[in-house]
Formats: sequence, C-alpha cells, structure tokens
Amino acid sequence: MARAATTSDVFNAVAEPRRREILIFLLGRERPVTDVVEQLRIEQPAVSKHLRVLRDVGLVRVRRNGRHKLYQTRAEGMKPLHEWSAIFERYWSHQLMRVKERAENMAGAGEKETAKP
Amino acid sequence: MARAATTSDVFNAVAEPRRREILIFLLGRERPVTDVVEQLRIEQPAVSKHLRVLRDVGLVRVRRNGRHKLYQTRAEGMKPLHEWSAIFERYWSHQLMRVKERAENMAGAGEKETAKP
DNA sequence: TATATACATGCCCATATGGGAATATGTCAA
DNA sequence: TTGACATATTCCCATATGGGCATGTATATA
Repeated sequence: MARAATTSDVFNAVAEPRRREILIFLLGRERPVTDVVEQLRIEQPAVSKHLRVLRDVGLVRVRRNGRHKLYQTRAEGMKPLHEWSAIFERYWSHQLMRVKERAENMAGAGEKETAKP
Repeated sequence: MARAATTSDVFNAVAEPRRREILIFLLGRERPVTDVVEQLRIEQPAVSKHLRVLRDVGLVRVRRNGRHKLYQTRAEGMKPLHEWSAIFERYWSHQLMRVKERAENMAGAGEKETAKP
C-alpha cells in the first residue's frame, strides 16, 4: 500500500488551489469551459480534468448548450466540508476551550490518562 | 512541473482521512502520541508524520510533559477552511440560486457571454 | 551511567495525480 | 459531407507523499 486510497471526495477535490479558483468562478452563474480557460489562464485539458473531478464529487453541474457545455458550481456539494469544519467552531474561543479542558480533566481524573503536572 | 507545488496548507492537511480523525480525536483535550496510536490504531511513525503536517499548518499545538508530548487541536486553524466554505452558503438554496441566475442573465445580456437558449 | 519509554526522522517503495502534448469525440455551419 | 469550434480523453512524465521498517533523539528511572 501507499498513499491512502484516493477516496476522491469533497475534501480532496477542494485541496487543489486551481479547483478552488474554478469553484469560485463558477459560483452562481453558468459558464462554458472556454471562459474558465481564458479567465483563469489554465490550459483547456487541465480545466476539463479539474471539472471532471469536481463533477464526480458533486461540486459542479453541467448542461449542454449547443457546442458548449455550461458548468456551474453546486454549492450544496460544499455542505459536508462546511459542516465538518463547523465542528471546530465552538472551540475557537480560547476561553471556552479552557473551560472545557478543566471540566474534562476533572471528569477524567480516574482514567488511564496521562495526568498533567 | 507536476502535481501542483504541495502548498502544504490547511486544505491539503485536511484532505487526509487519517488526519481528520486525529483532529477530531485531539479536539478539546491534550493527548500524548501514544493515545492516538492506540485509539485510532495507526502506527506510531505514521502518527508522528501526520502530527508534523498538522503542526506545520497550525492545526495542532504541542507541549512537552516529561517524556510525553501532549498534542491538542488548534481549532482556530480551521477558520480559513470554514470561512471559505461559507462563501457557498448563500447558494445552498435552489430558490436563491435561480433568482440570482436570472438577475445576472439580465444584467449580462450585452456581454460576450454565451447566451442561453 | 545504563536502560526503558516516548516520540521523531530517514529511507525506500508504491501509487496517485497535475500538467503538457497529441488525439478523440461531439456539435454546428456551410 | 466537410470543416471549424468546443470539450474530453489518452499517454507520458515528474513529483509528492503515505506507509513500513529501522534508527535516531530526548527524557525519566533504576
């Protein structure tokens, strides 16, 4: 084995800077591939490949219009990412964090935990 | 060139399923490396490497305590990810999306846009 | 000091994958 | 049907990197 099975999911898709650019670019408006190529200065094959990944994980939708294919970001596809990162939200305040820390230290006093000095 | 310069950032760090597990495990409570190894069933060297990545991008903090090193998730480090995904929030409603779409189609009627049928 | 414990790092391999070039596929227009 | 345009796919290469194994480093204890 090597390099964890790529589990091409939303987290992976969004890890690519280029794909993040594309997602923002396609947000709220349909655009043909050519627009992405021209505006973001990415080679056409590269754009097609990125769009393919984004489509596979449900982050963009496509619709054919004549010779063009119109892509648009599927914002709902971002929900898993948003919800996961939201788990950390309640710990953003150092105050809250310390409180929880103390509470858990007291609660876990009898466990096999490594005690703090 | 190949495989975009790894720009080891939060997005990349979180793309790894194992690292996501570790982040949740270390949330709100300090833990020695051994705990991660035992609870998540990951080999110790692997854990150390993941923790290294997470530390480099500011997603965990460390503190030495005797022979142990106590790791804990730095929730604030998740902010960039959370804020970025929040950009898509206002497009989650299909209703809203359609409205915006129509508005922009009207506004952009004279541009070089690929017109819709 | 010697030994055990806890963690980090180096090395190697296998694989995933972004980009470039060329080519294939699909659609419209003449 | 032929040609031009739009997009997708294939092939290849270079590199990044996760995991396993062995080893290095740091700290506490005997």
